[in-house]
Amino acid sequence: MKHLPRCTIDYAVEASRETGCPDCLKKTFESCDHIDLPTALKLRELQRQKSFEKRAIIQNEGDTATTIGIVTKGMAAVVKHTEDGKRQIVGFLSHGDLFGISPRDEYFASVEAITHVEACLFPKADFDALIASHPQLAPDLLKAVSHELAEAANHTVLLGQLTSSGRIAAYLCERAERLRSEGLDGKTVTLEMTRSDLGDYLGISMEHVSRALGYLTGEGLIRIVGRRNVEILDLSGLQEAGRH
Amino acid sequence: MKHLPRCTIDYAVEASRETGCPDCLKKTFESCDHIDLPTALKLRELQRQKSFEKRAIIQNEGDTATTIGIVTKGMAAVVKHTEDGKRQIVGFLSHGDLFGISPRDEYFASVEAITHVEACLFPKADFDALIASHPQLAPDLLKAVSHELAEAANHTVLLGQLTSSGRIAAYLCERAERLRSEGLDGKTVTLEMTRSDLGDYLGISMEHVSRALGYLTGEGLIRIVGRRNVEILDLSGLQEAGRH
DNA sequence: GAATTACATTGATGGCCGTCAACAATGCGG
DNA sequence: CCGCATTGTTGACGGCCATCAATGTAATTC
Repeated sequence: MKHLPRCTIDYAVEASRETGCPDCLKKTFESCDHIDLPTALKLRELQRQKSFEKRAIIQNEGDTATTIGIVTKGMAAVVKHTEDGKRQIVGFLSHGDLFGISPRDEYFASVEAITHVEACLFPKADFDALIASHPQLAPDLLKAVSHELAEAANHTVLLGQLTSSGRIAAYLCERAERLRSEGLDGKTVTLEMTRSDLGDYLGISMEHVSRALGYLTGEGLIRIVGRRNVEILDLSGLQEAGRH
Repeated sequence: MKHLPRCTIDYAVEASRETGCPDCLKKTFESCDHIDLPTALKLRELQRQKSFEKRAIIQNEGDTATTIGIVTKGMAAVVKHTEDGKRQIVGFLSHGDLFGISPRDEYFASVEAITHVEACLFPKADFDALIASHPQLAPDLLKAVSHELAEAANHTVLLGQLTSSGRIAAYLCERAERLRSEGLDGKTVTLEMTRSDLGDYLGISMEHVSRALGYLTGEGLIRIVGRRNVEILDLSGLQEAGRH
């Protein structure tokens, strides 16, 4: 009985083989199923599944943009560094998220593995050719990129207007929301990244991440379980906290 | 002799009429010139040039996304409000900038006129149809959106890592850079927005915008000319200041 | 399992910035 | 040209957060 979910997954893989759309594109491109078989086969040939260990640099800001990638497992971070060494995490990437899209011929940010990461890589030229030859994919791609834009706008509000505990609260709510949208209950959020990573994402120091988590715990809104897990005790209270 | 540039512009307009691409799309879509004449005529029919007075709301966060627009004159701001009334300007829009792109069927942010604004509006459905029927436009659109993404990443670093005078300095440098890329010398930057707007963009209070400008003036890096203009006296010094 | 390393928490201090308040300057309408 | 409204500047004060430092705790290595 226990291996039933695995069977389901195998079946999904099989279905995907029939349409030809590579698995890693399925989540990002809904219309990928309608791709024609020759192109699909070529794509499968071009795609390179690659693993990155924790803290590995997947792409480097300023390097020539040659590769488009999709995260299939683990968590990565889009990172920028100031000239005096400070680090800002612009966003986190997880399953299905696209990276390497750039308006110019060089990456505008680095991508760093937060956990062990597996990603599916395509040469940018081939990826562009795919879009050109299959215009029905363009709306999906545009949707993915504009989704990142909307998330960036939310992040901007967080950085520009919220206090440190508000930022933590807002981040936890966002994570819980994402879990719920995936059908889980979202009572417990797992922090795959270190306090320092979280601080670099939220624009506060590592120490203040600790303090803010302590504050929210004291308010009875959350409970820290073994360092990496946060149990949400009072969601509406946490949402309220995420407005300051 | 003095009206020679104007003649050049008139000539460009004429050329545009020949290809059929509406003027307001030209800056954002380089490949618009290769559009076919019937579609171009339909587009010209659909496009609506509209004026907005200072402080007018052009689009409202949460409203159904029915319109895609391009700013043709003046300056607008992409704005989000927190539930307790705080205001964050996510970005400024000026000539050629696209707005109204959204991953869902509602706008994820408002757009507000900072100065008198003229914009060219298209019904979203028609705009989407244009992209679908003319796949060669998709790369341009993608480039425009990913450019906004790269700018958002820079803004994130600014908000997350820089001190208040650093943010002002970085903003001034960015504006000067844009002027230089347009062929001007970029010695003087005009601030079309109020101090309060600038504060809401940079994540600092209006008062601190004043103080930071005063500080940079005291350092001999800039000179305030009549409230709305900033003359850059020491560009490399300002760039250095924009790192803290 | 001990030692080492990496990561997290807690405390003390100082600086930056938000807020409130008063005032100055500019622009607008009469 | 005057008065009013809007916008900008400056000062004082307090709170939040960065920084430095020390300690605690988990994870990894041997």
